[in-house]
Amino acid sequence: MTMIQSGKGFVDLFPPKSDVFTVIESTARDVFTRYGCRELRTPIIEFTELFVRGIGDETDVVQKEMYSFPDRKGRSMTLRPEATAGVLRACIQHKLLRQGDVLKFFTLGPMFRYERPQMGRQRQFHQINVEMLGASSPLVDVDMLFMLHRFLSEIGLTSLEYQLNSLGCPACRPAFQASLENHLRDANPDDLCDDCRRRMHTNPLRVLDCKVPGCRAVAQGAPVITEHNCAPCRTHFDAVIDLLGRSRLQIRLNPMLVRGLDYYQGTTFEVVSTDIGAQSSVAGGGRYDGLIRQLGGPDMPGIGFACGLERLAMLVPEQPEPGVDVFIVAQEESLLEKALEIAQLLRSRRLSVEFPYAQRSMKSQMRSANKAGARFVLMLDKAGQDQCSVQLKDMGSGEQQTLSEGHLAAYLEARIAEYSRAISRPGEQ
RNA sequence: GUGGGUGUAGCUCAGUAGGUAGAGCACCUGGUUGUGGCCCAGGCGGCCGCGCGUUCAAGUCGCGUCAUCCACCCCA
Repeated sequence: MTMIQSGKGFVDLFPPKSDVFTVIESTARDVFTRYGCRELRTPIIEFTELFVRGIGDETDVVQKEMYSFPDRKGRSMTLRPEATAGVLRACIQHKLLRQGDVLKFFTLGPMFRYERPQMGRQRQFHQINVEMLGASSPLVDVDMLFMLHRFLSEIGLTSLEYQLNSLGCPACRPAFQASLENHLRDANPDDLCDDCRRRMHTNPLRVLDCKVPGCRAVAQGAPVITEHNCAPCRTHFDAVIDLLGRSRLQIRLNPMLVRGLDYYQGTTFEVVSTDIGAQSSVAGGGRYDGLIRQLGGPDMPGIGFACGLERLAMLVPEQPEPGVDVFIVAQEESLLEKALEIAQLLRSRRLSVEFPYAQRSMKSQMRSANKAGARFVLMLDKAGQDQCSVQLKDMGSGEQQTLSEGHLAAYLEARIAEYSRAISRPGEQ
């Protein structure tokens, strides 16, 4: 039989890396809940039309990266390439959006994009998304950035760069786009690289952050988006900058910051790392004030962001192996049933317990105990017919004592509680 | 979609001018420790990615193919 392996860009996650994901996810739940966000879960398959309308039919994501297929009735379905469209669809469908209310949700799960894999990029990847709907105040923008910063800090990521920009709104962006395109048209085409000669038509903003020297020179004299913003956009953005300026959060203004999805307007931001390869962005988001209406909902503002779990996980150190509280070893086969019984008793008292499922030599069992990271080993031995003696060994000190079966659970609970306190004390903040 | 790198034991990698494969770690067993860790001895484990070709002979050379990685593009 030939072996079947996973598809390109679909990766298996197992310990210890899977533990890193668990830590990131539970930290996210904890932090986001403190900011009033509730968890939402939406389907990973939606009608293709949702993404075409939401993300924009001109975007690369929609044009060439979606996993789309007809279902049995011939309707085009798509594995979600991002989360926002689905979350908004759900809120609209269930009439959760009412004037005056602010809704704050987070959601987490797999996304799918058909791309060539590389470092920090897979075809199935995982995101944590946050959406705050119904409030247009700069206070929301800033609170969301604070929340993102707190989350990233609490998973231990302190040397990330936070970038901020304002993309303008439907009132002012077209004029800026036009003047940028003029600037690029006026430049000598020979100064631009091949990619940029194409980009100046497809996505002119991208020319601004091209690394080729000639393009950078052209970009130098290009119009700056934040200088072309209309008065309301400018007022909003200034307020965001002002509020951030009074906080400890360091943010770099980056007028070249562009987002790949059409729905972004106004405040946009991105968090980047220099340590994870070319795909350096670990989180990104911004305002999408027209999107809810565009998806058939009320005219309400919204803002959100997404974090790439795989990219975060590259930066988070692996967790120490958990280690089992108690490992039970048995001198002879007849005692294995006793081990099962004691294990159940101890586990009901919230201790983690393992024992070998087959009779092996004492040496072998002890090796297993050591490998399992056991803090204590219980050694069962025959003591007359129907009698069993229990010895408890502390694997740290090597000390050993005889215990009566009746006192086992209470005694171990106390010892392990004491043990955990000693371990957690140095880490307390 | 485009470019480049890499594919030898579970993992990390050696493999000399082509002569039918090796290390370290891991794993298993045993010795020494009261009964684990350290140490010692032994053992398990490889169609050298796959196919075709050159050759008396290919892990080693050529072609093709598949997989994987990195980068471009784009994005979290």
